[in-house]
Amino acid sequence: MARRKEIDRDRILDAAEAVILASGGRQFTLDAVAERAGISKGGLVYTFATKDALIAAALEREMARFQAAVDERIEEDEAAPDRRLLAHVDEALTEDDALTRMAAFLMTALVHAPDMFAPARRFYHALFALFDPDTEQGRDVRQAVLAVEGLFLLRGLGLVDVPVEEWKSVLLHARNTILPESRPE
Amino acid sequence: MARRKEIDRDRILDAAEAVILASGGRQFTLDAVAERAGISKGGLVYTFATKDALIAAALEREMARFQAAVDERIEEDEAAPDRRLLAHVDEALTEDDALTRMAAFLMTALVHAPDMFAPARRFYHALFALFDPDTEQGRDVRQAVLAVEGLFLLRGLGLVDVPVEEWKSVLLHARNTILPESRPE
DNA sequence: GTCTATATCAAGATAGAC
DNA sequence: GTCTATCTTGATATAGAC
Repeated sequence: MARRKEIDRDRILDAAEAVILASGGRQFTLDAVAERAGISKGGLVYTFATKDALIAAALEREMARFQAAVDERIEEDEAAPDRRLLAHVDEALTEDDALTRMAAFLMTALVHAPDMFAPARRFYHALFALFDPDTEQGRDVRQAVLAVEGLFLLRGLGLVDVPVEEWKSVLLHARNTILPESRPE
Repeated sequence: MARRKEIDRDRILDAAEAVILASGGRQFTLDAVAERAGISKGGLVYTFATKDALIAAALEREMARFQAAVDERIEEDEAAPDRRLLAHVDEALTEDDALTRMAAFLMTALVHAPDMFAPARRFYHALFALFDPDTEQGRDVRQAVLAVEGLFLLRGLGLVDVPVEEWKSVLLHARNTILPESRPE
């Protein structure tokens, strides 16, 4: 039945994730993933026809995790745009390494499969739908969101080296732009 | 003498640039650059020992061009930080394709030589030195700068598809944060 | 139906001829 | 200083074992 297949997919994605997180994506090869998963390269390719497909699936799973974490911060029926944006920023503010993880996945996709960005594009499309650039308030929020993503990408690409304190200061500043006077939960 | 070598370097960098701009960096191979430069792969490798070194040199030259364009916007002895930031944003606002070009170079470096980011790191280090994150005004400016870079990177990576009008709206909004009431030249 | 083993091909690096 | 030939790695295609 189809069960078996799913289990293998997850096992392979776990291996892919381990390789990505271990090297920041620089040593992401099919050989490395197959070895980590305990199967041959051919067996890997049987499940994921191409490296691109493997990377897209790994990125998709990681972004779904982030979205799930954001959703958990939002009470049912209270999915107003600003609440969702706050939840996004708050998730980025967590102590755990959600964003560092995500950056490693994004960079891997970029380096090894530059055309496999569909999951990330959907993610940003949804994020950008949460404010209205035709109002002054909406433009302020857009600037705050772009600043958060800008810092995320600059750090992920290794282009800036920002201490954690400053990183948080940017997120809190954005938070205050999105919903003044509010406090992180 | 050393003259000859420099001429060859420039001819090769011109070829590299042509390949980068033609494909957005996806087809950036030593074979393609050598063919475009009219030399063999071996001859190319003699001048730039590794692909990484070639990419670093190409990125370096392009970023130096951008900096020179920014510098031209600043009158002598008027190099205050906010003037420099305005010049940076204004250069990004130009009709010509300075930022699209730069994005192609950055993406090529990222995809083909993820460790060859030194020129870009210096660039951002200088940019981030232009505001003081310990003041409220400085934090506002930092947010504006990060938003500009965030949009630049999101576009460059192909993660968002922003119409030109909105692109300019973000830059003008940032401009107003950096120096309220000022108008682009 | 799932995997192994092998073949092929592209691309970066290296050695050595000229 | 430049080129040819060769080596190596890694992605992908194919044949066939179980």
